[in-house]
Amino acid sequence: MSQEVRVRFAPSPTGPLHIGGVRTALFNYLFAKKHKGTFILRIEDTDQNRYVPGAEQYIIDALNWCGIPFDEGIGKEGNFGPYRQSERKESYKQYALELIEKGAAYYAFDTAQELNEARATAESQKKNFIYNHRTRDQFTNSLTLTPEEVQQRLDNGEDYVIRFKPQIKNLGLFDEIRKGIQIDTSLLDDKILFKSDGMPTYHLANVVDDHNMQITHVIRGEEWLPSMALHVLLYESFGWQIPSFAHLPLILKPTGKGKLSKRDGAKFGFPVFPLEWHDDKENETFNGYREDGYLPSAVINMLAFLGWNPGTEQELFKLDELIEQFDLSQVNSSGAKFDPDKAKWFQQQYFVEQDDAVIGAAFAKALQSKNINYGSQDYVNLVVGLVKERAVFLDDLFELAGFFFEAPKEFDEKNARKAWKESTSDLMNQLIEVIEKTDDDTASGLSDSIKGWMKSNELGFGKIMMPMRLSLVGSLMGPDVFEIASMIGKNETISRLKTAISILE
RNA sequence: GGCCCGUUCGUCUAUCGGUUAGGACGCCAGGUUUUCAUCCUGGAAAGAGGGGUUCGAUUCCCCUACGGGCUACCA
Repeated sequence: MSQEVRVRFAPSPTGPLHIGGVRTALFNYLFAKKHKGTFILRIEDTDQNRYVPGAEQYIIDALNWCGIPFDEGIGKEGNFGPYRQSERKESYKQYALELIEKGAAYYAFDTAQELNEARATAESQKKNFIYNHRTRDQFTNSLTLTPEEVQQRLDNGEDYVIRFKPQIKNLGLFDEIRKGIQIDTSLLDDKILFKSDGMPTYHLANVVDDHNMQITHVIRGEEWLPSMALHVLLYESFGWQIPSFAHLPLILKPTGKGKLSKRDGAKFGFPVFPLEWHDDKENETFNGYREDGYLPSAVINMLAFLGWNPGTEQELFKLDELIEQFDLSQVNSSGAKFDPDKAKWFQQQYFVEQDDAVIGAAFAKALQSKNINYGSQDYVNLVVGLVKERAVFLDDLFELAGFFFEAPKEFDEKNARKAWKESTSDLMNQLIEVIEKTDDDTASGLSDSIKGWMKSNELGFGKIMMPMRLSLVGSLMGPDVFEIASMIGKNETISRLKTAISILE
């Protein structure tokens, strides 16, 4: 029986989504599209204390910017809504009660303080605190109380939680990426399924919603692997069909240890978030890939290769190629350290690949915002064509091509010493004459004319081209110097030569 | 501490028992070029350690070491 593939990305709105989360979303998206399935966004906001305003919108914006929009979720209601767990609140309790009925769960009345004390006591004796079959008879719950006492406490409106009572056995788990895993469930603790505030915990809500939303494949981060046994046991207790599970390897810090965290961006100089995020509470701003000038296609390609590869030597993949090639069996199981250099390389590949006119339009806008007169759009596009191979980001163009729009204001001293010798000013004056007499002001026209003059006077390239470049550009860099001269025009070329002579003489 | 997962060049990784262990980023050296960059060519660089299984292990199994994750009325 083949059923429609339905996968979900289920973040909690506790802050901006970081790239690990984006990667999880991406893999879900790729898997869904590959199998012509549905990609669902579900907001797991069962912890009211950690709710952060704006986080939910951020998540949606981030997925959209990356080009991996969800098919079903908030604002795209399908047949399985609502898609915020807080709005499904009413439905969870009955499931918890169903489990109690089945003997797979029980009420517990222990206060947070009592549990903390028990935990502290255990720690002081160097023992592990665990609330499970070994210890649950020491606590206040419906397994130690009489039914009447339990009912009375309930009637009195006392706070309670509902805990899971795992069946003790050797549980065989199957993860699509890690394959078989054996778990002794007697080691599990009696996880809280339903909190005293009337909300379910992640574990209950997650399983109930995945079932009700007919999720076929649970693709999530490795940090959830330890919970898999609990979740499978929950499915079994409900008598529900168990989805396939795939736990993705973690994205680790570039150096040192641990998983990537939000402050690593500032520390290592790269964005950890897709979009810029301002934390109002800490009054702290975190960089985003978008604002730093990365292209979505580059970010997506880079993230796809963090944990996945096609098994071939191809590294550049457009989204539709990723969809076609993606396979969970090619996802590897070990954590991947994030490499900022590689991220930049992907960006460069995609940046340069863009049409001159596309970059040109963006660059013209950027020039405008800096009040730099750029002439015409055609001119900007030509400039872009000349320099884009040197750029990684749009902003690089200012430094790479600024001299096409404004005359150099100063000359680098070191370069000036290198390029400007005693006879140079005299030669540059001669050069001006040659340019003035040249009718054909295309790059090749200027080139022919100037090179002809150089040849007949036996003047070396370095003697003329270097100071000419310095005069026009301000430093010893940039594309073909005749192209530059042609672009800025004869008059401007001559004017810049004169300026350089007067300053460097 | 307990439980779980992992371990191939510095980094991301290929290899699904037999390879000179391949590619990419980065690095280094050449080349192209009027400069810088791009680009091209080349180079250094890896199977954590120890036991098995096997004619043969990077590949399968076990142990150790190391790394990581989880261990909340957080997700």
